Parts: sequence; C-alpha cells; structure tokens
Amino acid sequence: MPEGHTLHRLATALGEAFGGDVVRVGSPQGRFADGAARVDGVRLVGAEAWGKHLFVEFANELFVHVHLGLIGKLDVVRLGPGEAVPLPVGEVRLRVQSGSAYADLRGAIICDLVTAEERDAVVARSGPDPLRADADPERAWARISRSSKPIGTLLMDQSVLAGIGNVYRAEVLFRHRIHPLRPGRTLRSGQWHAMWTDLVDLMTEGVRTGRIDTVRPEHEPEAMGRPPRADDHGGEVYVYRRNGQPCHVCGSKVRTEVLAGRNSFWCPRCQPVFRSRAGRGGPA
DNA sequence: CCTCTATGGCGAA
DNA sequence: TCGCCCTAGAGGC
Repeated sequence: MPEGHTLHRLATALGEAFGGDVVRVGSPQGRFADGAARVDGVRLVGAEAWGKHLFVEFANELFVHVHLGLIGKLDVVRLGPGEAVPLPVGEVRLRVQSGSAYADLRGAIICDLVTAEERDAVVARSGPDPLRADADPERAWARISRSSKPIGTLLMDQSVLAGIGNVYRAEVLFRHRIHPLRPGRTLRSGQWHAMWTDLVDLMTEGVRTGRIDTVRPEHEPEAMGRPPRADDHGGEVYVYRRNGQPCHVCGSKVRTEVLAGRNSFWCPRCQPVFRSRAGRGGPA
C-alpha cells in the first residue's frame, strides 16, 4: 500500500484516533517489545509524515519511527461503544490502543524509538515532499537539472523527492509524456514544475481517497466504455502494471523495464525517448 | 505444500 | 547489480 499519500493519511488517522490520549503500547510479536515499553502508558501527542517516514510523538519526547517498506501495513481501527479490542492476528510488531481505538503495525521495515534529533536527521536527508505545504520544489530541481541519471531513477530517489513510489513515478511520467530513461538534465524547468504541481494534486487526492487514481476524466472507464480496473490497488492508472496492454490514449502496448531496481512502465508512443526540434518524437 | 509477487530501501560485492 | 530484510495473499502442484 505505501507511497507517501498512505503515510500522510495514516498520520492523520493516528492523530484523530489517539491524539492527546494516554495509550497502551505493546509488541504482541515481541520484536519491538523494548521500544514499546518506553512509551507504554505515555500520552500520544500526534503523528506526522515526511515522505514515506512516519513519526508518532509521545509526551516523553520520544518518537516511534515507522517505515512500511514494500509490504508493511498499519491498520487504524476505531472501536464502537462497548466494542472490545480483538486479539492480535499474525505478526503484529506494534499495537497502540486506547479505550476507543487500536492500531496494528505489521511487516514494517523500520519500527524504532528515536529522539527529536534522530527524527530531524531523517527529515534532513529527505527531498521535498509534495504533500507538505513547506516543500520547496527548487531543491528537487537543483538535483534533477544537474543529473545525468534517468528521471525515472531520480523520481524514486527519496533524497531528491520524498514520497514518490513506483506507481506515482510511472503515472506522472506518462501524464507529462516523458520517457523514464530520459536524463534529468535534459528536462526543461517548465516540465519539472508542471510535474511537481501535478504530483501535489494527484497525491493530495490520494490522501483524500486512500488510493492512487491518475487518469483524466476523458480516459476514465465510463468515458471510454472500458471495464474498470479490477486490481488489488484499486485506482485507475495509465501504465502502472499494464505491461502488454493497450495504452488508454493511443492503443500502443505498454512496455516495462527494470529501473532503479523496480519495474518501470511506459507507453512507447506517448513517451518517446527523443524529442525532435519540431516537438514530435518517435517511439522508444 | 511450494513459489511468486508486492506502491521500499539497505549494504555488500 | 544483487541479495536480503519485513509479511500476507494468490496461485500452482
């Protein structure tokens, strides 16, 4: 589930469910038992996300640092009146509970207790996060515009830009007709700023809905008379995991290749490698 | 039962 | 670049 929108959504959910409450914190699985003990019975102040990092703040100036990695999940559940907290199911690394809610963390790549200084160090290593109002896209542009690395690699580099994952990478490049292998330094400033603005909009929508939807109204299933996507992540997308299927815009077969260690997807006609002086390009 | 996959990221080679 | 870590679910035999 986790790209940046998921973590921001979870930060909000945790704040609403537990903010200001004294909570019980445990590690049913045992792997976070020592850390959990240090914030058990302490007031949970709030939660905040930076890119894909989540920090849950406690009143004793300690933070639980969570990174879901590829397979982690954090479920935040509000309890109805009189409803009991269920027994943990599976490998629950961390459980937070109050009288009215509980949260279970499974499969996270990071679940550590940190100080404010350690939290700040993580933030300092991160590029601007499109979901944060204080983010500065120029910091990312300074890196992209000087790099010969592919833009598809740069977008996934959390020190360049924080919170973008494999779906947003594929989709924002498609929406801006940019081939993933194109070197960062060949992008024009206007293209980058348009992509940034688009990421802010798409990811804000992702926080609102809890899924990644990137297709424009004219390409939605109803508008095109095609069946909606039946997929475990739910959202409507142009190219992500659509390898071999026809592009919603031009009908060409969507291609894939491993880039920055992950499958990258693009349309060879809509996202040409080269851009001729006339402004048109050939297939990749 | 086994193998594979997944919206990440790290360190060793 | 590769292998490995985290966990759950799907699919094959």
